[in-house]
Amino acid sequence: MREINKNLFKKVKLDDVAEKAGVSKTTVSRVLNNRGYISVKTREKVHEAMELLNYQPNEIARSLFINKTFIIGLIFPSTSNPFYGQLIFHLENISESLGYKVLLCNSQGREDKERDYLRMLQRHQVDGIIAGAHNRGIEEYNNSRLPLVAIDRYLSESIPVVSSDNYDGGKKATELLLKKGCKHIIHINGSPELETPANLRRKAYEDVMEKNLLTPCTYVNEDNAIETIFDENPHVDGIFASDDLIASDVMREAKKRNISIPDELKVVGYDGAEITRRLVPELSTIQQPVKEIAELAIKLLVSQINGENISKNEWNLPVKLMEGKTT
Amino acid sequence: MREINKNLFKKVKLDDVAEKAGVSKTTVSRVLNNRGYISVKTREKVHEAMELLNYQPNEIARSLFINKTFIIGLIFPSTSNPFYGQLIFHLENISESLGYKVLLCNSQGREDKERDYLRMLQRHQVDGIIAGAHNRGIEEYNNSRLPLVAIDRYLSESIPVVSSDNYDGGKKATELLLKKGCKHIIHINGSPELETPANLRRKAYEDVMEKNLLTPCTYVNEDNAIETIFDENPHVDGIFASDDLIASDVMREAKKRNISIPDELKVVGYDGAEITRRLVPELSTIQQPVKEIAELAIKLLVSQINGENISKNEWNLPVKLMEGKTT
DNA sequence: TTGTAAGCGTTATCAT
DNA sequence: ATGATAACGCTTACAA
Repeated sequence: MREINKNLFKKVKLDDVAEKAGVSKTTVSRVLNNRGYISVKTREKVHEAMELLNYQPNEIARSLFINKTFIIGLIFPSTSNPFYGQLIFHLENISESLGYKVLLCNSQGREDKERDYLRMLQRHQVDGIIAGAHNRGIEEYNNSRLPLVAIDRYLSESIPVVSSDNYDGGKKATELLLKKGCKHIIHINGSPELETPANLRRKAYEDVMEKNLLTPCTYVNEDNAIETIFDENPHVDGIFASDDLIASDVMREAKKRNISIPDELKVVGYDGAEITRRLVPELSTIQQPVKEIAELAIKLLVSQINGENISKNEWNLPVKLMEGKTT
Repeated sequence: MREINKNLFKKVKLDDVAEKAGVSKTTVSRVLNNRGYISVKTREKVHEAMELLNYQPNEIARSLFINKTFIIGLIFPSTSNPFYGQLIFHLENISESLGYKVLLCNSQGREDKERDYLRMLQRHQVDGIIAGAHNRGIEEYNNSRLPLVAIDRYLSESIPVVSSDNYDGGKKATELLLKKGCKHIIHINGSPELETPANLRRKAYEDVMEKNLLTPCTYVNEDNAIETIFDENPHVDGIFASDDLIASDVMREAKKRNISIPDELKVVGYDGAEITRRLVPELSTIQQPVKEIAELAIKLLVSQINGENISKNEWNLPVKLMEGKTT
């Protein structure tokens, strides 16, 4: 009895199909991959046998032989973030349409985790990696001979980076606040030590401010940054936050302090993810072309996988100002 | 020259390490897996060689032999949704801590995609699947001998389901509205044809209403449902939405119609995902224990992978009422 | 303590 | 048009 069960549970393989169809496993493989000449009669027999046994090819064995897994590794801080969640959704989607699967890695912004994931993905023989995590200084990115694409992060000189046009986004945001009459505009951004293209949002803000003979003032988004801003700048009348979550926090704090938006304070965010737009549509924001970023990233990765050379290392995709009621 | 390059790019394998260390590949494998007896000297030699060559074991080859991939398949509608994004984050996290990797599949609520993914995961020899997608009627779930766990979906009689305590959640939500003085409470829910435990939210709502001698009234969340509700029910003073996104839409529509919340209308949602809480903290909601759901799902899956039997088929984890300013 | 050889489930080469 | 056989990189009996 146990013997029978054991056999029932055993996965069916090429040999089993071959036996059932009365041919060799080479023939079955040929039918499976549509290669070489096969007589119609044989093909039918084999297909029948496959149906009958509910045969599923073992991709692991195939991968080992052809030395390719059709798996792409994704390393991002967290699927829980609206922007990354949406980006990952599109990356997976497009991958799937091209026959690739994705292995998901949440690095949580931790360099050690990112390093471990990178090694894991290599051991798993992924065909390439798309990373939107953490900072450079992970030398493994250079050592690995793997096709790589970075999203909004500089990983190393030779790795292509796909971003929204951060400079233009920062410019659009700042100019909007100015146009609406703001005189004391403050910018909130991540740590300037992370060498990300997102720093260009800050750069643009500072350039625009100076061009208008105003003093730029950037706060790093750390504990209590928002309260500090209001405490230290009673006259602030415009805030450009480097992402929508922070912008939303700003709106909340303003409400708490009875500062009315947009009359006394105007706020602009960045990202414009689907979910944020739905939950906080009143927030003015600079929307990243998430789907286009995903498409380009995959395209650049697959090109590399196919051995093509990438002509350019930095790609900035156009952003869109979404004006709500906070400006 | 090309010959040299070709060799440089070739991945190093067990044989290379063995040659470098002057031992057999069996010995290297033993060092790698800490199996059997190895002299200290040999172990050192091998480790040196591995470092020198930057050797990374090929998990595909290993998987083929041991007939186990340490990969878990995740099938969910979309990472873009705050609740699923957070759930997937935890699922990945916990998997990682147990040595498993995750293959991500966004089914987009499409039965055909789900079916394809299921087959793909089988071909890729995943060790198990956690699915929170679509409906039953996918017979493949029964055919596959794969360990499976469902989250908030009935897949088939024999597949364990992990959910939040939907009945208690629906009860808590409705009772809150009643306690706050609502007389005309409406419920918005997904299609009743999807046989999900989330239907229990509706059931609880209806039970509580009837117990209080009120007529339950449930709208299916489809095009313009919210507008219809307001149009058809000018006296509505309480809405229990089956998720926070819908609840947020309700808040928006109420604002548009100058219906003040919570004075004239009270609103409760469901899910209480991190991001929703941050973006719309004023919304009262029933919070699901996302992390605990993920932990239990993984635990049940790994038990099955290890050949253990699952004692129970339905697991309802306790929810928490998060009262905001909308009630 | 270490090595030899077989085998995991495929695909590709070379016969026939 | 089809089949026998080697190979992909690893692990594990079994032998020495």
